[in-house]
Amino acid sequence: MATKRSNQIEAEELRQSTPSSTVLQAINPRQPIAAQIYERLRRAITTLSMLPSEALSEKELSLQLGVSRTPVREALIRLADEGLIDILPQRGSFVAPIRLRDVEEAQFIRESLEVAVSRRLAGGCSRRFLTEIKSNLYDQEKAVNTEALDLFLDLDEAFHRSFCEEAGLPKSWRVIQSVKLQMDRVRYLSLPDLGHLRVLLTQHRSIVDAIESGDVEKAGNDMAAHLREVLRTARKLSEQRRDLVEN
Amino acid sequence: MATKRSNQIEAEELRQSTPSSTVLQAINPRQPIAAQIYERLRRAITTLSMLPSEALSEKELSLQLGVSRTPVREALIRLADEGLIDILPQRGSFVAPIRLRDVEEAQFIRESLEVAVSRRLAGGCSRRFLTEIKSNLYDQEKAVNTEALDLFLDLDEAFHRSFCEEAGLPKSWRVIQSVKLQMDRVRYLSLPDLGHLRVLLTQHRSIVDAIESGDVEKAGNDMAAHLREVLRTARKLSEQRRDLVEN
DNA sequence: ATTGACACTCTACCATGGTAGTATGTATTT
DNA sequence: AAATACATACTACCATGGTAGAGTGTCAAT
Repeated sequence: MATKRSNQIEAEELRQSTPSSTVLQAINPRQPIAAQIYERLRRAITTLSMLPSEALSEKELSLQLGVSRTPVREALIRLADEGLIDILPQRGSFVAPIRLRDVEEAQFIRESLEVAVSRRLAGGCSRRFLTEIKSNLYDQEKAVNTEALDLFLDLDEAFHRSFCEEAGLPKSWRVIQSVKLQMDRVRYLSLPDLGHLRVLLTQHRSIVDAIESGDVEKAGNDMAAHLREVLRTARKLSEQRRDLVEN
Repeated sequence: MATKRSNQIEAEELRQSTPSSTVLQAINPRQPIAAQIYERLRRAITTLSMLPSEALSEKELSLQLGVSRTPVREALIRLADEGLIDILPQRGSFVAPIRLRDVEEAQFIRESLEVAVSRRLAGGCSRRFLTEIKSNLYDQEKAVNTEALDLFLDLDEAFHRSFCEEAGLPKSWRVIQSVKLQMDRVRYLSLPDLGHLRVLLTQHRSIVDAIESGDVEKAGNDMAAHLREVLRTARKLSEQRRDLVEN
């Protein structure tokens, strides 16, 4: 039976002979392999560096990454759970199309949860939270001004995550993050619009203001309006990019 | 290498020599094994036939069920994702305690989503749906009158699921079902209270009435009140049963 | 009696070989 | 030429063996 080492050497050779992609980078054998693979594939799919209907085979991925098929398989199962890939038994696994239906439902779930979270925070939150969230807003402005798109997206994610953290709702964030993936793919289709980013930043500020002033209704309404922005662009894109967006 | 057949025979012998439990029943090798095991363990945990801190070992389960460790492992991973078990690497997997924190957050997520679903249905739903849901209510009444507890729980689940189906929100139901597991365990601690079931049935009727009359506010409020019932009993129980409920 | 090292046993994690089922291309029949 | 049976080449799924690390008990040293 081949050892881990020989397996890794094979993979090393393979890596040199094939064109590299974001997925193909050294795996750290010290920490859980399945989680690393999941993370990497998730990123590749949400950033559209892997496109819908592209095939992901257990065997090929395990060879390319220099690991066995077991952790690859576990990563694929998680991705399928989150609707990012479709596993067809005995046929293959494929990146799922961007289904307008799924994006709409993701938006529904996110809105339901984040509106409730915002209302809760408007009902009471810590000084510390308000300080930190304003610091984040400041960073967002810098990112917009320097046109640092990826940075803005990271700050946006941190913005929404910190809401759940402050409210003491970690599982809610996990749900949001999971359905958010469907919306992220749409974002990457339409990203380089700087004016759009300014709109988002304004909305973020409006939400924070409402929370700070304790206006429960406004906090919820502003968050709802904010989250509907993404859906609007998704609907627009579904007309233009029928090659990538389904329904 | 041992074949599937010899493995199954070993398990057959083992099954005769050990005390049976709800988990130990013949696996159907025709359909996905991992899913069957997940379903079975999930049921055992939510119905409290497996209690918190009880150990689940890949090896032991695979022997008892007559399958290999791989599908067992996959089932355990899913259960851990849903917070029903804790996997401690290189130490073991154990049924998670009923954490009041988790129950409260499950309630929060469920309320956020189901209130939004109810409001949407109150804004418009099909005649067919109203007919079916009333038929379900009638069956619920029969179940209460005959004190058929398990039947009532099944009808209750169908009641809530049909809301999501009518609204065209299948993923939302998956999320609800997933967090609902935490609340179901609490229910099984306190179930045999017939009066409580009558309260739930009345609440169900009130929600349906609000939806039928198109009263969006009332539909949402009634659903929220309904879902808070379970949490109330959970809080009560957490005082009495410190052996099973944490926090 | 207390503490330390160390062997032993247990676990989940990963590697890898085997199996059944699906799709596809290729002969063979009509 | 069109349709059908069939071989072939895939796939995901499952079985099983190996490995590193965490817990525990024992025995030696202090």
